[in-house]
Formats: sequence, structure tokens, C-alpha cells
Amino acid sequence: MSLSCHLPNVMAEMCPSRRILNHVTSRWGMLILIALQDGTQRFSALRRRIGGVSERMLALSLQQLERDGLVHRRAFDVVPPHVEYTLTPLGTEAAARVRALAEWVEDNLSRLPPEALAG
Amino acid sequence: MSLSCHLPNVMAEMCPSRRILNHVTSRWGMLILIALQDGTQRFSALRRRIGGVSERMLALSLQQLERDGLVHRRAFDVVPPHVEYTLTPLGTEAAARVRALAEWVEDNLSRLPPEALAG
DNA sequence: CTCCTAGCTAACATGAATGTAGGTACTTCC
DNA sequence: GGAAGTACCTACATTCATGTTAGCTAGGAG
Repeated sequence: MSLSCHLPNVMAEMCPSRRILNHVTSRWGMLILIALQDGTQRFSALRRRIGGVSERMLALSLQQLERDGLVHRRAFDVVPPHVEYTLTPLGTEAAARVRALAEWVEDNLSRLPPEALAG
Repeated sequence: MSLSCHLPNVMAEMCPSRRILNHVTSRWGMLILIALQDGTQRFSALRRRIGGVSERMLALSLQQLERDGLVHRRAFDVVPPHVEYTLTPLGTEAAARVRALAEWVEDNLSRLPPEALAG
């Protein structure tokens, strides 16, 4: 089994693609990407839209996605603060795939065995 | 913000789709689904193929996917044990989406900012 | 007789992800 | 005057995911 990877390969233990894949599929990262598909949104709009996310986790997840070049942050120097988040071109591509997966889950929930929804 | 959900919606905090989405996008769950796209495979074949997975996590993740109806487990009562894992029709559909995402990450790693790969 | 394989399970240990509570610096609304 | 909104950050606590080690079955290889 290959540890490192010359060509990116998620099956390789040390391949950086793994880290990125985990960011993109993180609990809140996925939902942020999906929410931003509708266009630029402010921090608190995202917070209201993504049910159950804490301020802290929203901030952390947004920073992660920004570092990965998937989300663009634009801050206006006013009081009260005004910050807008937008998908980058790269983020738009990723979001489409994430959304396809999420939508599949939503659309096929009823086909899943009952025990899948418990525990 | 809606806590429960009549229609499945990943933005709703208590919607079961969230749980399933997290299973499917779990660190090892994703890689299992992708690996099984090539067809039926035995436990230890998966273990060798998926770099860095421990026996325990492979077993746990497979059980999770089995409960969710995405993977089918077929055990032969022989010694040494012989167990085969296969994608169900549902699992095949999910795997395609997961793979699309993983492949996108692999193919676009080089477009990501350098700081995305560090940390 | 011992080690090796297969495919697990249980007990225990760690680490990463996530949550909670509080503070910040102002403004507007009541 | 007091509360709420805005977009955070920090310290601390907890929970969950994951890892580590050991053990189990029974046969074949050495």
C-alpha cells in the first residue's frame, strides 16, 4: 500500500487529498457550501439558515473553507460589522458535488431501512 | 429555523438526513464506498486497499454502512472466515456521488492554495 | 509446537471535533 | 436605561471518532 502519493489518490494514507476531502465533507463545511450556492451571504444569515450550528463552529468552518480557497470572505469596516461570504469558482465546483450527494440522501431517505434512522 | 423536518432537509437540525449524510461522508465510509465500486471485496482486501484504516474502524464503518442499507455483507461459515462485501443498489448510487466528489478533489488539488495542504 | 491467516469483538486510550460561556465595540430600537 | 443585533475570539468542557492492544476460532505451514 502506498503511503505517499505522486498522483493524488484518496486511498493513499498520506495523500493531501484526504485532508481536503475531510474539510469539504465536514459536518458544517458541507452545509456551508450548499447554503452559499444561493449566492453571497452574511455570517448571521448563514447561522440562521444552517440549523444547529454554533457561532464558533460556523466561524471555524468558514475559516477552513477560506484557507482551502473554496470560500471568499469580504469584510466592510463598519460598525456594526458587515462580512460577506461567497463561493470562489473552486468552491462552486466543490459545492455542486457536495450538493448532489446531500440531495441524493434527502431524496432517498425513504428507501433506507428503518434502523438506519435510529440509534 | 425548523428543527424537525416533514420533507427531508439537511438544513434542519433534527432531520435524519443529517445522520445519514454524516455516515456516508465519514472518513472511512467514503473510502469504503469508493473501493467497493470495483465490485465485491473481502474484508482484508479492503483493509489493504484503504491506506491507514485499522481493523476496528473498517469493521465499524462497514457495520454502519450495512445498517444504512448501502453495503451487503455475505459470510461463509468456514475456517478461516470468508466474508464478502458488496454495494447494494442504494449503495451504488451513493458511491457514485461520493466518488464524484473525491475525484474532483484529486483532480483539483493543484489548484488549491498551498496553505490548504499544510496545517 | 508455534506461527500465520481470516474476520472479527471487547476494553481501554487518545485525539479531534464540537459545544458553552463569556467578552468585545459599537448602534439602533424600545 | 436596557436589550438586541453584528461578527467575531478565547478559554474551557465535553463528546465523539478514531486508534491500540489483546483475544477468539480452527486449520495449514514450518
